[in-house]
Formats: sequence, C-alpha cells, structure tokens
Amino acid sequence: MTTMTVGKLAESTGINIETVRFYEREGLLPKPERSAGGHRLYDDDDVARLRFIQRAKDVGFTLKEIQDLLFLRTSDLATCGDVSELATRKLNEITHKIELLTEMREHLADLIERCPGGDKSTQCCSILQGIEGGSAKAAKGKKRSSA
Amino acid sequence: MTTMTVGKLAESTGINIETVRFYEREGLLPKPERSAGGHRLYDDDDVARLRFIQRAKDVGFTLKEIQDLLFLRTSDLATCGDVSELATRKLNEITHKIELLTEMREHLADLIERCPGGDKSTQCCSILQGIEGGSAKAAKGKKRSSA
DNA sequence: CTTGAACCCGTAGTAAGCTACGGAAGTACT
DNA sequence: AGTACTTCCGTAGCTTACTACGGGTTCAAG
Repeated sequence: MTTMTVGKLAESTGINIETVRFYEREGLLPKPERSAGGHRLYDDDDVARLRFIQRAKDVGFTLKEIQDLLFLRTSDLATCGDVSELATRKLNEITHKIELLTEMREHLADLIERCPGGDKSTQCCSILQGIEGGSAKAAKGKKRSSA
Repeated sequence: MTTMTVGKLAESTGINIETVRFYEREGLLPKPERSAGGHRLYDDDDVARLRFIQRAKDVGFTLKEIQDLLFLRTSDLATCGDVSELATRKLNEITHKIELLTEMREHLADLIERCPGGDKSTQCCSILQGIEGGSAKAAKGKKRSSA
C-alpha cells in the first residue's frame, strides 16, 4: 500500500494541490489520515478516486453530480436498492449525453466529408450550411455582422 | 420566415432573455435586426442557433468552444481548409468524449447488473466496489469519515 | 391616446470551480 | 542542529456562465 503526501498525490494525478484541498472541503475526497505533524496521508485508493473525478468532469458532470456518484461508495445508510437506483439514473444521463454527442459527431463527419477543403472561401463551404443542426437554409443568403 | 422579439425567442428555446442578451454580448449570437424603436428581431435561424448552443452545452462544451463551432458558419475570412480543419479537431474531441462516456456507461452497467438490489446494506453491494474505475479493492476494508 | 406589458441598457450580484497568498509549522537530509 | 523543501490553514481572488435590477422607452390592444 503506497502512502503519499498531498504533493505526491497531486503530482501523480495532475491535479493542483489546492484543488485536492478544495475537493476535500467539498466532500469529494474523504478526510485523509494525518501524520504526527498533521500532514495529509493518501494511498492508491485516493489516486483512483481522483482519477474517477477527473474522468467524470471531462465528460461534463458537475462536482455535485460526481459527489452523488461517489456517494454510492461511501454511504453506510444507503441500501443496495438505493445505490442501484442512483446508478441507473446516472446511466441514463450518460446514455443521453452519448446520444447527443453521437448526433453531433455524425453531423460534423457528414459535413467534413462533403467539404472540398483547400483555399476556397467559406461562401461555398458545405460545412457552413447546416452546422446549426438541421436548418439547411441557415447562413445561405444572409450575412449579418456577427460581433 | 417567422419574425419574433427576444421574449418569443427566449420562450421558444427555454433560454432566459438575459442569457440571450449575454450570448449576443459574447458573440455567440449575431447582432440581430432591430425594429424602428430598437427592439431586437429574430427569426428561425436564431432559434436553431440557440438550440445548437444548448445541445453543445449539454454535452460539456464551453461557450468558447461553442463559439469556435459556430465560427465555422459566420466567418468570411476562413477558407474551406480552415473550416475543415477546425471541424475535424472538434470531431476528435467529440469522439474522445464519447469514448470516455461509453467507458463509464459500460462500467456502471456492469455494476448495476451484478447488484442484487433490494434492502441489503451497501456493505455487500457490488456497485460499491469498483466504482473508482478499476480498483476493485476500493471501499472494502476501509471506512474513513468522508465529510 | 392611454395603459400595461415587453423591451432597452449598463451594471451588479451569484454560483461553481478552482487557484493563489503568506506566514507558521512539519519533514528530510547531511 | 541547520537548512531547504513541503505542507499547514484561512482567506482572498479569479474565470465562466449566467441572472437580476432598475429606471427609462417602445409597442400593441382597447
């Protein structure tokens, strides 16, 4: 079991030390063991937990939501049913996000495929039509000052 | 071509009026036409654009990133090549997000499937193990005060 | 032509999520 | 034991993304 101080933890996860302390204050990280002198002591589980937080953030979960996800692990009160229900709800949210992203990806891929590339002005670029998500007539005749 | 004021636009997209003005200031929405008295006038393209912004936000893009995405449409300076390149970069970002989310989804689905559900304490809940993203020993023997 | 709702604008406030500061105290190395 | 590095803590500051305020103007229905 690797034991490390906050500096090592921060280094091995790429997360700022101050952010680690912040996550602790916010309840995303458990209060760690302390050395005799009061320094925080972490282990590999904490590394894993931080990585989980990073991943969840990357895909758009808020800290509050991440707290919910992590709650699944730390609660003594929750029943298996509770946990399963929360997990299922989050699963649905994730699925929805994937659907939205997949839609966007297909749309973009489609446009890129049709784009001739090269030096042509964007006036005739097929990407510029339709970027708005279906409204094919968008950006055709009108040119307003777009700040 | 439906023409509407900011109130109607806000209503039909579910976005706050102040937020619409904010998006205009930030350059996410083009400066709209104005009535004789100075009131903003929008059309269906603006609705589509706002919906695009909403979708992009939902899947975790920042306003700056959304601005880039929308830039594809409004620039007179960019060439087809520029646009194609930016679009491809965003496509890769989207693909990465989908990968992360898919990973999380599979992980969660796996855990839910193994969970007996019901009233059992979380002590034995399989979801609680492994939520951390691979560290199966997580949350087994240790119980620290987790704020 | 009045009246009330909608809109104008600049500015201020809020919440989330960090990030920095700075002086004191712990820790490690020789 | 001395020195250099790390960590301690509370608090303050920052960016992003809104959201609200308030006093004045415009618009449309009667």
